[in-house]
Amino acid sequence: MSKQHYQASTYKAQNSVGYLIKRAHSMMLDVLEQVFADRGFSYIQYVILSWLRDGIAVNPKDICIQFRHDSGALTRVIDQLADRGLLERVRRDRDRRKVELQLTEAGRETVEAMIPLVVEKLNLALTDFSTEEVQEFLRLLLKLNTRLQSTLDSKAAPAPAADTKAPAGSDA
Amino acid sequence: MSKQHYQASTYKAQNSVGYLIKRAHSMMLDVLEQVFADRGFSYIQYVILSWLRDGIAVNPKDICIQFRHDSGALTRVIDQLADRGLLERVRRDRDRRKVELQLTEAGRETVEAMIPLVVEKLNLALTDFSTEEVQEFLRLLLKLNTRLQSTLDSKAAPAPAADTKAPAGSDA
DNA sequence: GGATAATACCTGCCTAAGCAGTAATTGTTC
DNA sequence: GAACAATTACTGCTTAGGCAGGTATTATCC
Repeated sequence: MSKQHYQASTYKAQNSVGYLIKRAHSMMLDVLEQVFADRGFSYIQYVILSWLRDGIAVNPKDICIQFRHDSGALTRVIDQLADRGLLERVRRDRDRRKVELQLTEAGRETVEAMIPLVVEKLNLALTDFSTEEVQEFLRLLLKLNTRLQSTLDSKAAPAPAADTKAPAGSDA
Repeated sequence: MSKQHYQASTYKAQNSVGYLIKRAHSMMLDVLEQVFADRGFSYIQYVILSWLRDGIAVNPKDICIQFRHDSGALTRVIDQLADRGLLERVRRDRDRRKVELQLTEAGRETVEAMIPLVVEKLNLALTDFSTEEVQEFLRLLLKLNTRLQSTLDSKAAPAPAADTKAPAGSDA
């Protein structure tokens, strides 16, 4: 049973979290892409490189899931980065379906050079924020994401064939 | 001079506001599109209809700016909605360049029917949030958006040829 | 008031994401 | 261990957004 933060009778599109986040996302992208465009990179390309740097992701699959990017599209982006000599595909014997991505030296240098610029943009976006506000903002974003993730996971699940009838009202 | 919320030396991609917002946006879209898909609508189509309902936007231009959607792409989406008889283009004599969009009766009914479902999804996403958390979250999102908007506006400006170098502080 | 700039919308083209289907490898079950 | 299912990555096709240019209308400036 979800709280009635919004009500159909008083709902206005401009106050929707959905809208506010969409707008934030769009503008944040514009701001960050100023950093990448000059160097001939897109946001997704930077993300891949920086995630490899941080060791967050190693396989294309990881990036697909965490960044919610299309698998097919990702293959092509990885191709581009590989063509430019910024990373390499390695197939491990352990599980030969998986591809392990490794930054080359050039790739590492490229990311490292961009990170300070990205950090600068992020700080610029948060200029007016106090330390506490940033903390709280990140906490709430994470909370929302966790919730959304579990919502989507349960939707994707193979339907709860059990007696608890898939309720039309209270969506699973 | 922006605060150093992030530092290049300790920056990790997974803590970036940019990433968290991108992810939130992506998942929120997935959740909402479950509502629209069945009825043959996309998010942008719903947005147009709901904004016309609320009177937020009247001209395509308004929607372009507020929703940060491409002008060319928007024309085609409006075409689709017009073809389906959900809205009409009206040219006013006052300024014959502008197009005024008007919901038809069918259009209004369509939006009204979808709004409760959207509201439900939004509430679901915010289930774990207290009223205060939602308030704070919306406030922070708005604050970020305002800041990003002014950053982009000043970047887009024709370069401050004058001595007073583009005032980063006071946004337009 | 006539030339020039600016605005609003539309059109064509290109790129990239979304989707479905395929191949190769691994896991599972009897 | 052989058949079947699941996983991982890739490929082709479609669709829609981003971008540049075009047209009609209005605003500006001398």
